[in-house]
Amino acid sequence: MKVATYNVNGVNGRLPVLLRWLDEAEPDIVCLQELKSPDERFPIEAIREAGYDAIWHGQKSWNGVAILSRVGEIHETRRGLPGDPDDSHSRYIEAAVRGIIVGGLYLPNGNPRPGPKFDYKLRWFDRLIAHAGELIGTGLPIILAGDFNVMPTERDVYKPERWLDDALFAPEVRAAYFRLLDQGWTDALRALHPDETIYTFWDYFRNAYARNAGLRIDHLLLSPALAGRLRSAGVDAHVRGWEKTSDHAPVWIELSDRPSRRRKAKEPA
DNA sequence: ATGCCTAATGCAATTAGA
Repeated sequence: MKVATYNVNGVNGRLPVLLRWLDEAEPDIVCLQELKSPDERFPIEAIREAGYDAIWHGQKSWNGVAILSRVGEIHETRRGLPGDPDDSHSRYIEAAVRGIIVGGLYLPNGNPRPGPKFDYKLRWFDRLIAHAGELIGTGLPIILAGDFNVMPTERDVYKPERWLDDALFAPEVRAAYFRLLDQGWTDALRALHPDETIYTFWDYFRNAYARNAGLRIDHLLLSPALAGRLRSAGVDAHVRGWEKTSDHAPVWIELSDRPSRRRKAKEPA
């Protein structure tokens, strides 16, 4: 099974690119971020025609997350993170699909730092860590996928020294990311490619894609019950070179089939 | 420190992105 995450940066403006990529990559489950669309303008008909069912949590102009599936019913388990009833941003949606819990997230950018937006990012991260702790405690197979707006290490940014004061690379944000991982999550891309330069975002500015001046900020995290099923992982970086494309590229993993339940040995009579 | 580019809103210029 192939599971992907893609920050589309406007699901309506990006619809031709999204459909082209779905057709080419054939992912089974997809988490989308930055829909930038109110719920009633989500392009569900075009997505159904492409063979996918979907659930989504939109919002006018900003944010917005969705989960697509072509392999089975999407049983929504949550929209919005617990811990702050006043949080109006659409940044989290969660569902059970084919026996896997999929949490699709769009973590706040947090710039400028310091400031209220950075404080919001840290608070949102704390709420994510709390919820992720509850999830991983169930022992279920779980994927947390999305735009985390964090480069975890120096390897994940083309010029680390220029990003030290940025909300995407600040020490307290990276520390939060590793507090999350320390619960037992596997960073799928890094686990399979420990030494590679891997980017998932290239700024529209300064010809960043052509210079490969990128960042790795879109991640797929696997709970222990799933980590053993990880077979391959990658970034569809070429999509970033398409016309009218997002500033992010799709990121994906392949999971082996659910391990068949071990047959109980016959008890001696 | 700011612009560089892009989307959404809504029709100019602002906000936000990262």
